[in-house]
Amino acid sequence: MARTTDARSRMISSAIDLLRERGVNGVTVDAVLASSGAPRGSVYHHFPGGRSQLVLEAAESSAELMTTMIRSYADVDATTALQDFVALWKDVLVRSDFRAGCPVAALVNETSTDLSGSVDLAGQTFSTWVELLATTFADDRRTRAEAEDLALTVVATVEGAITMCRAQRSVRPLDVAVAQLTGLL
Amino acid sequence: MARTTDARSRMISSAIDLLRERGVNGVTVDAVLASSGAPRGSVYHHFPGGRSQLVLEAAESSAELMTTMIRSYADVDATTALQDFVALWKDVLVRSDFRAGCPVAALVNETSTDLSGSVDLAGQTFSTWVELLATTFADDRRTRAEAEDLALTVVATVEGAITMCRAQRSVRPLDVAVAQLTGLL
DNA sequence: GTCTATACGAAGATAGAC
DNA sequence: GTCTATCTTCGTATAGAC
Repeated sequence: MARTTDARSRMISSAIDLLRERGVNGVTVDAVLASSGAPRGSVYHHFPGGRSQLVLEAAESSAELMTTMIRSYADVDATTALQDFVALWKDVLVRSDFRAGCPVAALVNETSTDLSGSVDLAGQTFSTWVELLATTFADDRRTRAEAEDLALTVVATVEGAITMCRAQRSVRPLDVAVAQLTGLL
Repeated sequence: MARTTDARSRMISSAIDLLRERGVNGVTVDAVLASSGAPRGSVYHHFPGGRSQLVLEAAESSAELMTTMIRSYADVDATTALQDFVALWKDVLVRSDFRAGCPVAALVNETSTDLSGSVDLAGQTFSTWVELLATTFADDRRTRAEAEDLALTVVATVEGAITMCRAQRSVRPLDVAVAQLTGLL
């Protein structure tokens, strides 16, 4: 029955939104239920591990979404990939009125003992993004190692710029940063 | 009596550490008391506004600490300023075994309704840092506007790299990023 | 100024009916 | 699978003694 998995995926989707906007601690069971409309009685049916499982699955799911996007840049040139990557984040920021950020960064900034593994997940996710971007950046103008350093810098700068954009409620930091990064490509 | 303000400043100091390591929600009254050794009975004496006041004052205080450091770079050259700025953050990371990050970024990643003003504080703090760094970067080789764009990029990249360093428990992201940024100077 | 005790609310989790 | 209690824990805040 497709309906049963429906509630589950809606809960994950709501958890991702909450993770983006309010951080790990903002992903409460009540908030997920309210925002997803899922039946209260089925939370621990779908997530026997409770809130921890819900948060971790939401983080994994959102990380994979972004990973898939980055993977799709494999065949475009470096500048286009950078601009697409940034455009994606600008969309997240603007559509949420600067309330939403990166769910992976949220895992790092808010450490709690009951969510061990969340930091590792963030670390691995960043590695994956860097590897994939490096593949896109690699060409005859630079070595693989140079492409990786460049990719790491792009991820770092974009992540930091997202935080600044949220704080200042403006896309300017991201716009300025991408212009500077383009100079490095 | 210097002793009376002692408990207060110790509480602020503990709150800053907690803000760095566990985020806004990690700054609980109990944790601050445990870590500062301050007497329980005097929390609401020193902070009538309760936890919210404690968190905001801690954030302001830590932001000012970093602002003071950046201001001291006014007379050095751009490359030295960048390296000192990064060295400062590496110290925070390594000494905490990668558990601590930027308290200002923590304000942004974890939004809660009872702490309105925290996002604005973060936005203003980032602006201040960019302005000060831009003053250091400004010289005869570039305009003030160019210096500001450069400074904004430095802050963004360093902030993002800090997040990546914490996630991967390594200073490598910061090292790589600063090498790339040096190319922009 | 600082103590202990306690009220209050929020949130996670479980139990048992349907 | 989903419902409605209910239990428990935790964290903020207050009260009143010292």
